[in-house]
Amino acid sequence: MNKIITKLWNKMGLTVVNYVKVLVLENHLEEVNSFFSERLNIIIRRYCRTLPIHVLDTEGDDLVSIAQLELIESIKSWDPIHNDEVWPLAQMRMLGAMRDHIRYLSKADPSRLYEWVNDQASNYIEHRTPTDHATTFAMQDEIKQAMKELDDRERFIIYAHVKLDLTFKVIGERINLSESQVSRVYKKSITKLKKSIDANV
DNA sequence: GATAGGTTGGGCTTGTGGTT
DNA sequence: AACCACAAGCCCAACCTATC
Repeated sequence: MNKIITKLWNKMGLTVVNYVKVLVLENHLEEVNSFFSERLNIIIRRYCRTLPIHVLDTEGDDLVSIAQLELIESIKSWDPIHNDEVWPLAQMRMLGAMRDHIRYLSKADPSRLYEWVNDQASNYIEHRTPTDHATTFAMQDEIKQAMKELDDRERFIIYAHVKLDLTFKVIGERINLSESQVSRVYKKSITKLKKSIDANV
């Protein structure tokens, strides 16, 4: 009897486990994030210590999102039958992803370099005009406050699309939604943000 | 009935290869 | 180099279904 169960498990085990992983990620993403959040923050902080402050200023938030995304991807690709812990794999992948991002920004993509030059130019102009600088800070604060009114999924979609430049299709694949649904959630979230900002003006 | 989500198809943009 | 045609990808709206 035991032999049959073992044989069956060897054949079906990974499929069952993967199914459970998908269920957990679909229904308990917040709990998963909060379970790993402390260790995740330690990894991010440790990596951020190796970066110059001006890079942290512009890319700090991106690195957090990238690490979170990579954690989810690690859980998806983790084989719990042969590895007890997902964390060593996740840790390795998160560090790799953050390094890749910085490497990508620094030399890989000319278009991002162009964006970066533009951003720096804007920063410079803002720096030279104190009133605009204050307005920018106020606006950033308003957006941050408004973002707090969105749920985790909405925040993630906006962040992934606007800041990380991911397409709705890619975002959908990562959170198990269709491209269209991501588009709808994105649009709805933007409307919510606008309303929230308008209400506070 | 309201809401969330999937499918499908159309409009638009961008990339690519061929032709002049 | 400039132009054109086509393909592919992206986003969105309309419609439909499932769930509460």
